[in-house]
Amino acid sequence: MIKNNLTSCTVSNCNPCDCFDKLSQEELDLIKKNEVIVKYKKGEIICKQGTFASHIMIVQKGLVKVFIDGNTNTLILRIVPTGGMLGLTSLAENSSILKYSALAYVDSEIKLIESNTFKDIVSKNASFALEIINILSANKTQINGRFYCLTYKQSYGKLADILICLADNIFKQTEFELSLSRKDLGELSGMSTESVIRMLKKFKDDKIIDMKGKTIKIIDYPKLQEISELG
Amino acid sequence: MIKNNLTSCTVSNCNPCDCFDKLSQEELDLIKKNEVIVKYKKGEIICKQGTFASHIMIVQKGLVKVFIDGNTNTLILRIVPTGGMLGLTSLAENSSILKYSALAYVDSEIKLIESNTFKDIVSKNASFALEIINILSANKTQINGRFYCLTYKQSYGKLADILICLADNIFKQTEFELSLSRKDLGELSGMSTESVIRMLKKFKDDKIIDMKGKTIKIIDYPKLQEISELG
DNA sequence: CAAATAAACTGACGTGCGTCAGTTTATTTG
DNA sequence: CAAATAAACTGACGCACGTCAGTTTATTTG
Repeated sequence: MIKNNLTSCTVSNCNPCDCFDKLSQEELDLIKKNEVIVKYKKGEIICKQGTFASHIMIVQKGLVKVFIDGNTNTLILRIVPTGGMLGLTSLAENSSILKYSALAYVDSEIKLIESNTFKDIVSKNASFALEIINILSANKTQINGRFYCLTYKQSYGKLADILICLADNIFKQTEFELSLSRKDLGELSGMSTESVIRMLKKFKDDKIIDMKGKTIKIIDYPKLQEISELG
Repeated sequence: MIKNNLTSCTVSNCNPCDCFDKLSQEELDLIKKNEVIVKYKKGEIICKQGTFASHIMIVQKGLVKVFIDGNTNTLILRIVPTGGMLGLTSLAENSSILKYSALAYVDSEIKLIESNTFKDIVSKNASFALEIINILSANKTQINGRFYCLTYKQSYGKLADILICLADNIFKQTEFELSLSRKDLGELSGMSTESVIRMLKKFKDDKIIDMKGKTIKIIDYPKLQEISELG
């Protein structure tokens, strides 16, 4: 059987910003005229579920969480690092209302581009559109994998996934200062805060990770991968 | 708080085939030259995870399940009825290998369109591309909702979701002959076959549904919705 | 149409993990 | 910098649901 390498990781291996390479100077200028860069403080809401979707958002600097606010629970859909893009779903015809919220984990700079401008360009520049399709597809593939994992893996596997994802894709190093709370880790992996705490402790006791304050260091990366694969 | 109406439903409320309206006669002809209609018998594999993605598939007639085959478990991603489209993710650059399989629940007719042809057209016709973006976006929004539900709802809620989805979107009536096995229902909702059986029985005992052989009839639709909402 | 295979069902059992109800440690904020 | 608030942590408890090991009922198939 082919190894399928499914993980709960929230980041797709596709750089959204590459799509701008497909634009003409004219189109780039048009975007420039309809964009604005906004600074958000740590903890500030960038966009809110239920409001009108009006902008494509590009994380210039910082770290953002995208999440669904349910009646009783919260599910984090993605953690978006610098270079990431959000709001693409608002390009669709009948989706003017946001189905998710976004919040800055740390002080962040977001470039806002008017949806209408963006859409105009998409509807005229097919190779740009194809790039957007690429991004959406990569995103869909990634979410399917995560879906599988959150449904079938048990908590140790899910948490291992998240730690690996944070190290590989978000912070790009095995030691990082965690901007996410234990509650966030829970909402990322669909488990309770208390369970996250217990499992992190178990990982620490087993010398797989080390924790000091907000800093997490992965000591035994292969072991973590093994846990992720076993589920 | 705004009611968010999240369900585990697997069908997005967007008709994929509308996208062909955006094509010129020339483009339609080009597709016609590169398409073929294949009949699949009940139970036959239409495409297999791990193989090369080569076609866009459109369900002309029948019922198809799209699923991820994990090491230990199977997760059904979507149930695709007549008019549905699959294989769009293969438009993306680096995704030549299928990340899922598809299988015919009942005797089905599938129109296969060469991915390259399809992609050529997308890369030249921007308004067609925008339609594809619409489909992908709708699909993404739908999967996010389902994601939330499978993560946080408990089994009665998940099963209620599936029954409502089947009635509303797949069979379009409250009484239908179930082409899916109990195992399928489990793989749709991320629960064990035994649990599905027990819960269906509970629904029957509570006079919410009726079952005779393979036929399921929803008696108390509002109650089912209530269970779905309560989770 | 009998034998084989698969699907549907049943009961007993165990446990992973959520919930609750706290305490302790950080972090904010006037 | 003290008071307030939030985050991190701990232990006890329970149950929802998966697993296992069957039996019964459909469905295939030679």
